[in-house]
Amino acid sequence: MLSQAEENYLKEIYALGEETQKLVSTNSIAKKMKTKASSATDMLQKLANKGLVDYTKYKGARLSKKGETRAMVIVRKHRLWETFLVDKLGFSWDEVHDIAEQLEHIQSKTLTNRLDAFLEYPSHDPHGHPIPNTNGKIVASESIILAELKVDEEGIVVGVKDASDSFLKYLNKINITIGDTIKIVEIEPFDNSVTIDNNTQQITISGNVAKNLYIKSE
Amino acid sequence: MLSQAEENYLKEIYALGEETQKLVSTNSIAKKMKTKASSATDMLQKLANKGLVDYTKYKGARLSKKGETRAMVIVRKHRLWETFLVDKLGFSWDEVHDIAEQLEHIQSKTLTNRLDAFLEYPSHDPHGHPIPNTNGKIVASESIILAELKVDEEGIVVGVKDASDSFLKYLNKINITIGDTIKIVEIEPFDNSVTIDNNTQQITISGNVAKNLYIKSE
DNA sequence: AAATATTTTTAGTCTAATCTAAAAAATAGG
DNA sequence: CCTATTTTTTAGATTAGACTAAAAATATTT
Repeated sequence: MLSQAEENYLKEIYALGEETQKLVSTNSIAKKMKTKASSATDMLQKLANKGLVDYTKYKGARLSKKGETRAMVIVRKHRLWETFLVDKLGFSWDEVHDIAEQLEHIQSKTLTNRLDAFLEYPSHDPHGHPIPNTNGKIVASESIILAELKVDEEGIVVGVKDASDSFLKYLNKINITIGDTIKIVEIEPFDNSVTIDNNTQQITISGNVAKNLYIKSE
Repeated sequence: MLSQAEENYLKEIYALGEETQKLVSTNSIAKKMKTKASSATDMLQKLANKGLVDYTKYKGARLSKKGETRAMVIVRKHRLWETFLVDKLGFSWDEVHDIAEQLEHIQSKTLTNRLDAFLEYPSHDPHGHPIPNTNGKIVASESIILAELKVDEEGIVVGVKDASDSFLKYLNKINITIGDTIKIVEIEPFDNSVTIDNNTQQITISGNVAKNLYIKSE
């Protein structure tokens, strides 16, 4: 059985590797874990010994097959619990992360699967992130980012790429949430900011924000 | 914040002190925690330094006011989660203890209270144990033990004193569960075994079993 | 009450996960 | 391409929680 620390490292290595598919650096892991590079090195060596990561000194690490399986279980649990907190207990999507960070370490396969059933097998968590199935597989999603839409095109907000507290709070403030239908009114070539219409209002968001919103075409 | 180990000790000291109201011995704590007496001593000293237990060398320990408050929060969480697991996820009462042992350490007052609301403020967990309220108070229960009933008296099973796995499995086997109405048919003076009738069957249980069943008069 | 047995504490070790400081390797700039 | 900077690793220390072995206190027997 893995310790919570080991599980957290696996999860972060997964998250960092997801984007680039490349080796993850010791420093980037240390930063994510809010610890020192030396501590990250120690942990990488331990995880490598257990066969959970492929690690080359001074080069970086990536999850092994075995490590990825473990990571996906944790991601699955995290996202199921977030769904539970929002759908059943009435939390809002910007309140659930820290609690799910704790709940994701509860050990019980039966519990995870019964929770999944209780939630009626959700495919995405409250942030629009896909929930891996029992086998740790993520069903491919056909979403794109808002920044890829052109003027007059429409889509439905299905998720956020950046689920940080500050970003979610910002979305709450400007009244954008999952399920909103959004139409592109104007794109400012100078800074890539986008003016959108979500039926109730017309607002301008920065290019950066547009890159962090997942959209599905209607 | 307390570590999980500290929380577990507090909970066990509470459980051991509940019965007798007296000082709890180092050895009995060690046994409950499945550790060595020396480890228990270490922890008692630490908890005493934090003002969570009153501890006298070679004498034993009891929870301080502060320690009891903390213990009750943990007991409350444990029993709420057990209720969730049985009522919402369909576990049976003999399957939930180990999972609740993990869930009881999740830190979030809001979560605990929302869970309580979601479960519609249950007064007792699936084993019939009372659930402390937000202030850590247990609402007095008027139940007695089955062994105190006389021949021909009736009552409803409302809980078990011993919630051990083996006892719960035994009750399942002989088809006794919470809510059953039970009538005393005969008491054998020789060994205090009791023959009972729960409408569907007549069975004989040992005096020890009779001492571990809580009964409410109709 | 002395001798024996049991319980509890102390002293010293161990492991996991962290840290600081210093050494080693990799990268970047002139 | 060689020096400066950054990144990464190693070495050694620390803390929480557990352990063993031995010492100290308490309980039990005779």
